[in-house]
Amino acid sequence: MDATPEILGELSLFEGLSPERLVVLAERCRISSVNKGEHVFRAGDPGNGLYAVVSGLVRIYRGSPGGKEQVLHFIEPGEPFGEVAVFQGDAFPADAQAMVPSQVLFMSRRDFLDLARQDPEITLQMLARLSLRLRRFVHQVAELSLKEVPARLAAYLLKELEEQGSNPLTLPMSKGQLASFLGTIQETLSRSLKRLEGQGLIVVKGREIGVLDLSALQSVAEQGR
Amino acid sequence: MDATPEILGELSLFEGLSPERLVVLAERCRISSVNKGEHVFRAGDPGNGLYAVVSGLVRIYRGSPGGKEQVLHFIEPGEPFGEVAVFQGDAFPADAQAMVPSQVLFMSRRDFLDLARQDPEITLQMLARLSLRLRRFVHQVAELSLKEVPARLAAYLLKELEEQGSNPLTLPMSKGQLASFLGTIQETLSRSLKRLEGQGLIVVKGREIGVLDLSALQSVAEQGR
DNA sequence: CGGTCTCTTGAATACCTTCAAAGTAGGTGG
DNA sequence: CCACCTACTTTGAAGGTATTCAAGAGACCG
Repeated sequence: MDATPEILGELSLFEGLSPERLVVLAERCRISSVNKGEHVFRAGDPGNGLYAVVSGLVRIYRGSPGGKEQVLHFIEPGEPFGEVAVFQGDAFPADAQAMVPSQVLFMSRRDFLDLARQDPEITLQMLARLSLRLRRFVHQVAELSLKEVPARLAAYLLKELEEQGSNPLTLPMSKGQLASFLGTIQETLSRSLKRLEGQGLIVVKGREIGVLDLSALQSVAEQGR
Repeated sequence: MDATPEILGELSLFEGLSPERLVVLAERCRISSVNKGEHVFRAGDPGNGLYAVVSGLVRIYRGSPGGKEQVLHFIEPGEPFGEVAVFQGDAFPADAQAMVPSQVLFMSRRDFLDLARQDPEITLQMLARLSLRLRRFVHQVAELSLKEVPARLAAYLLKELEEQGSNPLTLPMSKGQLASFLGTIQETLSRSLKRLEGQGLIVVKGREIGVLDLSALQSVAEQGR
């Protein structure tokens, strides 16, 4: 399916572009539908362009031979993914899989580089975007290496609490997926949740989690045991 | 100390710039000396510009309240660091410390952005650079989460073997630092080395490591136990 | 109401860290 | 050249945390 200027305008990637430019770009982008569980690309695939999520949700992850998976990030509508292969190297470093039925936009490397040369602001925006991602990775590496699972979980809950703004917060994914994002497995996450609950810091009810003791949770997040 | 055009020309950051441009830039950059162990910046410091290593060696790391440290990367002469704070956010996300007496160059955010606007190629280079760093982080997160210490160590040794090209390879840092880079501690690294040695895969002699069984080492690196 | 996917729980195990102590190496001053 | 200091490294024993394996409970959907 072809992309339309309206759709492109919704993507943060193309923020600030003139309507005329969007019309031109629309001809060069393709939108495709992917089913739940289907892969947009796999680690090692040649990266001939970049993608963006139009609707749905995509997760980027790496798998191990033993079957364990580590989620690197979740891509929400409007956000691009697979940019790294455009600027550096040729193969995608990870797998991209739709978590729900999704629509993704594709733009070839050539078309994107042309765009970048015509619109330097796009390049600066991309720098800001990659920098943010780097910052998140720094955080993720530090968390994995320096904190134990309950601390990582507590930090995650605090982040979600802040972002959602409502107190019984709702996990945006299955607990299995969350475990994989936090660098652990389902069983361990389950036990950690139960432990925090037993300490009276939270209440768990399905995907709803109520925070009872904010400061204690913060102390756990900073490895306060 | 002021920077000179000759010094700037050596930095990969400024690769491809005209000599005239380098002269102008030299006036805006400052070079300072840092002693071994001294910090160039600390996590949380406001990031008003970017740095590059002129000579010496700088490590970027995060510490935990418990005292453990995770090295994120080592910066060698010619390479920039602290760029993330220039494009996104304001505070440095990690600590930067000289491992040996070093000289580092500083360029203010404003001066760098001016340069980027005048020389779009610099921006594209920076994108390639950040993309490479992202790729490395993807790798680091996956290794930390999916592999055990012996596998991470084996993968590291294979990488060094390839880069150095000589068979008794030489560790470029202390084993304590290596441990911190691999996401573990000195004692565990020591035991892992001994284990690989006991299996006849390598020979360890101080910082020299000879690889005896390449394919077996590769199999360990891929979690072949 | 059966089937499937998600989640929980228990027991055993593996891996890594902690703590403590001793050994090694390199550099400096006597 | 030797003695000594310091930083780095190794080693052992004990403990803690996370994973594995296996089974059962719960939730959702057709």
